[in-house]
Amino acid sequence: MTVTSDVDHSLTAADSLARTDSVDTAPTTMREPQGQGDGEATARRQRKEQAILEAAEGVFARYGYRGGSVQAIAEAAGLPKSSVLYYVGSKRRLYVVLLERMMTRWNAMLDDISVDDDPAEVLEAFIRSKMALTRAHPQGSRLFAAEVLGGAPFLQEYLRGELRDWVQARARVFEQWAERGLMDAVDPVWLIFLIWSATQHYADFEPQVLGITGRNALSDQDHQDISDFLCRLILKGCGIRH
Amino acid sequence: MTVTSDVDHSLTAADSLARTDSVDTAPTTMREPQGQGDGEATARRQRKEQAILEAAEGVFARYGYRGGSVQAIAEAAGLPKSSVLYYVGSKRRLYVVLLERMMTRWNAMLDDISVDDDPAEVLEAFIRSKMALTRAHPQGSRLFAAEVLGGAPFLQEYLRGELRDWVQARARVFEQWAERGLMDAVDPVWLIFLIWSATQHYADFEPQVLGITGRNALSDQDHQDISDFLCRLILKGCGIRH
DNA sequence: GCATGCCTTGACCGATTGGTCAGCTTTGTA
DNA sequence: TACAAAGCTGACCAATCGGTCAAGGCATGC
Repeated sequence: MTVTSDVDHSLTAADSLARTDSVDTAPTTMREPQGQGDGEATARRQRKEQAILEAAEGVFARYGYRGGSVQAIAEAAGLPKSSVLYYVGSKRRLYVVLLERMMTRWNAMLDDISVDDDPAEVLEAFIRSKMALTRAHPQGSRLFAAEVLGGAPFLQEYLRGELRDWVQARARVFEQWAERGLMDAVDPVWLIFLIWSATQHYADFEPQVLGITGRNALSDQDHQDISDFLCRLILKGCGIRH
Repeated sequence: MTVTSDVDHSLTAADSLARTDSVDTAPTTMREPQGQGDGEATARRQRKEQAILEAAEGVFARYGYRGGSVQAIAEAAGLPKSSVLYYVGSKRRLYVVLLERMMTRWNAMLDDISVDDDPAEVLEAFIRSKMALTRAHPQGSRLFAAEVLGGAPFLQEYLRGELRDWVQARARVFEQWAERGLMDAVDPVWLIFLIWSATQHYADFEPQVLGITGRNALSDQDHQDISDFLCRLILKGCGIRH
């Protein structure tokens, strides 16, 4: 509402992350060019936006926010630089939109649990869904990694707020399971980090994984095997009956 | 030998990584300014070199190779940009020297093992020494992560050669242990990746770890706890008697 | 017809990039 | 003291950075 540019620059979400000046949101909802909702024109627009987002995710994942240039994104999307900026408004905005998209995917994975759930089922679902997420969106995973590696300037609020609360809630359940003798009394936070890191690894360190295994890519079967391996080792490792 | 600049630009090692043009090495060994080995001048030089290396490691770790600027490194080292380039020759060379330094530290950790060693001892030493490495050199760990995240353009040879051989050798030993019933028959390569990722995590994702745990920094005690946790869970998880 | 928008992009802006170089100061030796 | 070599850095370079803008292209509603 306050300082936003007079041109709309739709994309899908506002740059609600890491706002510096004001608290209110300035929704910036998607605006259709004319009265009609889904014409030929809007279809083309959405196709271009999609291409830009895809290209930008790859570039930012590889080179980070500072290292990724709008020119490189434009080339990867097959558009002139001016067009990219016309669609997204600014480099910063594009980056924020991509981060938001990834955190939305992440949040969609985080369903709640209760003490009465089965530890084996919950942990296995946790591991497998996290593996599936990095499998489905490796570029997004790397984008997230690059952001955190750079000190998480855009995500600090999210990490210290929403995500922290979620982890703490899970941690309490894990502790209660331990009290009931359903699993070992391991530190639940370290356990969650272990699962995150072990799964994240196959996206972030893909060149290392491929180089060492001598593969060109990880197959679906490989991902299945890795998921099985992780479930088996981690569940057994924290004393969950299977 | 071939194209190297006429000025020496010592530092400590040659840019032997990722050579593009020729195979021979052009050693570029450390050269003392005058006949004497350790004068007042060389001491100052080494102090400045150290400051530059330290500053550059931080900048490259944060922003990656492309995103990190010589200007930023110079400011962090408290020197003019020209001086930094005078000492290191080029941005690329500085980056390569830092990567080499980190891989040297890494290699120093990789002692050989044999089938007759005790699996519990070996794996525990493996986990703890890896944790100690990321603890001692978090910036270097992040530098390595950023390099791999960006497609490992400078490290591909190392990953596909030296490191791969080392992993394969360990993998064979793990398999033999499994055959002897000393541990479960888990895929040894996935096991090594699990250890690497779980330990690496506390350097690379430090902002996330701190944000979620609500700490300002991880203490020595925290690192001790995490090491204990990982040893216990992983050893138990792959069926090693303790 | 003709006007009204949005779409599209080449040209351009000041700032910053990695790197060079001339010329100064400092140091070590004879 | 004289001289050469090394240390050091401000000024400058072409290239690229993110971003602006004016001017056309093009479709639609009167």
